[in-house]
Amino acid sequence: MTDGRKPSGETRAGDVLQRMRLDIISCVLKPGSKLRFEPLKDMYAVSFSTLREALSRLVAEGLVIAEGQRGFIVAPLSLADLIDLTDVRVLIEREALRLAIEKGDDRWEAEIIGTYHRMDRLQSRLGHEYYLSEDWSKVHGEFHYALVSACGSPNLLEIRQKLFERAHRYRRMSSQFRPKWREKDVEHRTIMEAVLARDPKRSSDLIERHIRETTENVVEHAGHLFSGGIPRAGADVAAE
Amino acid sequence: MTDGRKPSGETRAGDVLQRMRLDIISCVLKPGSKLRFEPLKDMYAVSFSTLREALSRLVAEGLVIAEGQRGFIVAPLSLADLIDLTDVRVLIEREALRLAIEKGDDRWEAEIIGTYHRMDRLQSRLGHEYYLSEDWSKVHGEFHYALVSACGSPNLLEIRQKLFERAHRYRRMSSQFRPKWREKDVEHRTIMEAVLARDPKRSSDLIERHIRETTENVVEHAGHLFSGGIPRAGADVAAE
DNA sequence: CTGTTTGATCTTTTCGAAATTATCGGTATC
DNA sequence: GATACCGATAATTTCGAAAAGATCAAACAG
Repeated sequence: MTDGRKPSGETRAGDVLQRMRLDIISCVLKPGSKLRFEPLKDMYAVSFSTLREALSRLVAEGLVIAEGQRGFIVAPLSLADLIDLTDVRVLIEREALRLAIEKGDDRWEAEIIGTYHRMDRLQSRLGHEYYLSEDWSKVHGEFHYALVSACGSPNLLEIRQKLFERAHRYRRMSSQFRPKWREKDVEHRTIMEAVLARDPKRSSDLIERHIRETTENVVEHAGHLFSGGIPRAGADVAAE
Repeated sequence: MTDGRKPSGETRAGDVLQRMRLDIISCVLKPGSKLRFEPLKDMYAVSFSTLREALSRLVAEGLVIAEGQRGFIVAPLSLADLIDLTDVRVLIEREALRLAIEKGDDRWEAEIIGTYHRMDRLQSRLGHEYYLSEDWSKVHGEFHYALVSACGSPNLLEIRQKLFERAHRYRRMSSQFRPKWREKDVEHRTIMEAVLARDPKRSSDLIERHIRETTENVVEHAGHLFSGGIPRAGADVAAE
C-alpha cells in the first residue's frame, strides 16, 4: 500500500490561527480590543467562516474571549490575571523542570545547550534591545521549552506552552519599562548550568525567580496602566 | 443608560459545543472514532459551519483531534494518556485544594456541604448503579468543583475543569470493571470532613488517593483494552 | 429633565452550495 | 506477483450571501 502520501501541511484555518496567535501575543492585536470581522477578513485574506474557526480556537486557548452574541475581543490584560498567571506558571514550570531533570537524557542536554547557544548568538548579532525582536523571542521560547521538554508529560507541556504564550504579552510590557535584560541574560545561563548539573531544587528556585522577577517588574512599573481589570480597551484592530 | 438588556443566552454553536462535549465525555461518541460531518449534521441539527466551529473548540480542549485535512476524530483513550493525565491532575488538584482551604470562607463551606448533600440524596434515590447516571455525574462534578472553588485562581480552576472532564471518559470505563463505589462514597465524606477541618495535608493526600485509585482500577481491569495507544479505533459515530 | 421605547444601521451568526483535497479500486508496468 | 499510477467517488474545507441579533440615536412619555 502506498502509505507515503504527503499528509499535506496546513489547512488555511490553521494557518490563520497561527498568525493570529502571534499577532495577539506580540500585541499587534491589542488587549481588550474588539475583533471585528470585516477588517480581520482583509487583514488575513480569508472568509467569515475561516476567520471564525481561528477565533473559536483562540477562545479555547484563552487568548480571545467570546462575548455571547456580541462578537470577540482580544483577552484583556489585567494585574489580577498577571499575578494569577504567574503563580500557576510557577507551579507548572517547577514540576516540569523537576521531572525533566529526573528523566532527561543526552539529547535533552544537547538541545538545551544548542538553543542557549542560538539565543546567545542571536542576541550578540541584534545588539542592545535584542529583546524587542520577534526572532529572539522565538528562540527564547525554544530555550525555555527545551529545559522542560524531557519531563515526559505531554499534558504538562501543553499546559505550560499555553501559559507561556499568554505570559508573553505581559513580558512585552515588561521590556518597555526599565528592562534589566542584562541580568536576564545572566539568569538564563545560570539556570542552564543548574539544570545541566541536575540540581532540581536550585533549578526550580531559579526558574521561579526568573518568572517572578519579570512579573514584579511589570507590577512595579506598569501596574498603574491596569485600571481595575480592563486596560486600554481603546484602539481597535491595528492595521500595522 | 438602559444597561439591562438581556445579553441573550447561547449562540447555537455554543449549544452544540456543550452537547458534543457531554456526548464525548460520556462516550456516546466513541474514543478514536471518526467524526463525519453528514451524520453529525443530522444528529445535532446544524449546518457544516456551526458544526465545524464546535469541533474546532473541542480540538483546543483536547477532546477532539484534527487530522490535517482529513477531518476530525474523537481523542483516543490510551494507557499512557490516562497515567499522564492522572499525574497532572494530582498536581493541580492538590495545589487548588491547598489554596482553597487557606482562603475559603463560610459560603465556600456551605457550598461543599450543599453539593455533598445533593450528591448523597441523589445516590439514595438512584439506588445501586447510581454512578451510571449522568445526573449523578453532574452533581459529583459539582461537588469536586466546590471543594477547590475558593482557591482564588481562575486559571487553575479552568485547567482543573478541563482535566476533570477529560478524566471523566476514563472514570466511565472504571465503573464498568469491579466498581468499588461503596468505598468511593465513603471517600467523598472523608474528604469533605478533612477539608472542612482545614487540614491541607490530609485533604490533599486523600484527594490524591481518590484520584489515583480510580486510575489504578482502570489500569488493572481495563488496561488490556488499550493496545499501544489507540484503543477501539473501530466503530464510527454511534447513532445512540 | 430623566428614563423608556422604537426603529434604522451595523455586526455577528448561520446556512448550503462550490471548490479543494483525500480515499479507494482498477489498470498497467516492472 | 507486487508496486506505482490514474480516474472516480466521497469526504472535508472554504466561501459569500441571507438571517438573526445587537447597538445607537432620536423621538416620546412620565
